[in-house]
Amino acid sequence: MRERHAPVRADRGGNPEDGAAVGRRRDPAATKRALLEAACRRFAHEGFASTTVRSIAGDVGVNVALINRYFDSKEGLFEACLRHTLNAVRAARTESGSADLDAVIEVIGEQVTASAWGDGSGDVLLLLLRSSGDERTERLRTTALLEMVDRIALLAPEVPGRSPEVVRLRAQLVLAAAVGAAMLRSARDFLPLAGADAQEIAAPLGDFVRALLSSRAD
Amino acid sequence: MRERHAPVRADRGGNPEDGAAVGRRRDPAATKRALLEAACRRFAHEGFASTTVRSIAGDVGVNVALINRYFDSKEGLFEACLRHTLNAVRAARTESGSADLDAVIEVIGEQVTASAWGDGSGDVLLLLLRSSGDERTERLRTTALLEMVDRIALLAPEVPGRSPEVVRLRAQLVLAAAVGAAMLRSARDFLPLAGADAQEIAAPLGDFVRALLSSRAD
DNA sequence: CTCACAAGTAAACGATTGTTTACAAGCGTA
DNA sequence: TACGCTTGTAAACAATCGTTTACTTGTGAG
Repeated sequence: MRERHAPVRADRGGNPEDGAAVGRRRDPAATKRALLEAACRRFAHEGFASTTVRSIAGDVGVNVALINRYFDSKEGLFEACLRHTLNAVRAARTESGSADLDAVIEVIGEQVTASAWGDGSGDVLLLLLRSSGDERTERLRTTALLEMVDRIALLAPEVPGRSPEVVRLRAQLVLAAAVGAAMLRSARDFLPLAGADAQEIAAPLGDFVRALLSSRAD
Repeated sequence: MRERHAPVRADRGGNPEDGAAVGRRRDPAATKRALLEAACRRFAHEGFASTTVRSIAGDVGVNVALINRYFDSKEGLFEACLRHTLNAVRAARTESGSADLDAVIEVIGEQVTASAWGDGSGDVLLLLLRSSGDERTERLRTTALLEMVDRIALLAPEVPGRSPEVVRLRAQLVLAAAVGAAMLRSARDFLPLAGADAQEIAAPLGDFVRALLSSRAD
């Protein structure tokens, strides 16, 4: 119940395009990346305190000491995960900058249901809810959340007499629904939500998002 | 940064109405209740793994061993917290069984913002998101969540050609928005949500809830 | 080939965790 | 008052945590 993968060594997801990185028995870049991805999954699903560095190293199949070598500390690894996620959020924002509301709703549905993208940035919504208590990582976390809010708020239709503050609050509630759904899905037997796919989530969530962002009153 | 109260002994919140329980230097019932309330707060805000039994005992001002005496284990204390919360949920459901949609929306707003009721059942939404990994407590947690969903689903207006399953999913998304908002509020600087009061939450959330529950399509 | 450095391992470290044990003190009862 | 059970405490327990140290192994440069 503790280990996700068998602790096989194998390759650490080395990309064939990486040239000389194929077949190398020792590949620090691949090892570091594999540790980061395993850490993202563990932290997202179990939280910071429940996750042990030994379980992360075990997922990758390397010694625990490598975590401290590559990331200084468990806290440093967690910070690297948040930074990795923040970059993914920003990349998604720039590449689809001119998306419409329906497209974003679809993305939200995918994010709520996506439980593993392989590259370690699959459980964005869950990871951004986890806290280690450290001040610096807390700022990173809040920054990523607020940038997601901005992205949602920009898509809200213009409504006369509505302050930006109000739009912002409503956009935060949209994000709240997304992270809440992602969180509740972690409870087995919480059906039908726990078993719904992206499409089934996006449909009703779309009603919610549109109502929240296009409403007139305060 | 670790202790919430000064570890003063004082009385453990003994109710003057409790008759002979006033002024007693030793009051096992009050001690047990104080431990339960402190545990609910700690577990809700810090999660199961991050919370130490010593910090809980320190909040109350008693020795750590009393936790094992009264609740067998840390896990037992967590289970007692969930059971306490489940009872609070059921009590709230029966006492206001004939409430309308607006009333429930107001209650949701209060629950999202309520951070301490003193009796230990203040952070219901946060506590029900915390998991210890144990199977039995996981069932308790899911049960409480599903009963809250039922309460919301019962208030959804009748719409022709809409299956109960769809209503249920939408009610779960309403709860998701509530727990998500409660969770995001724990991030300081997540403004304006983090600083909003119950009324400011209830207004936009009401739009959301009504849109989600009264929409026609699936 | 050889050698120096990087990558990875094994084992132990101190600290903290939940839990247990042995003991002190309060309180009702006789 | 004196006794016995309950309530609470102090201290140590074993286990596990994150981290560090000493060591082995692989690999590319000369």
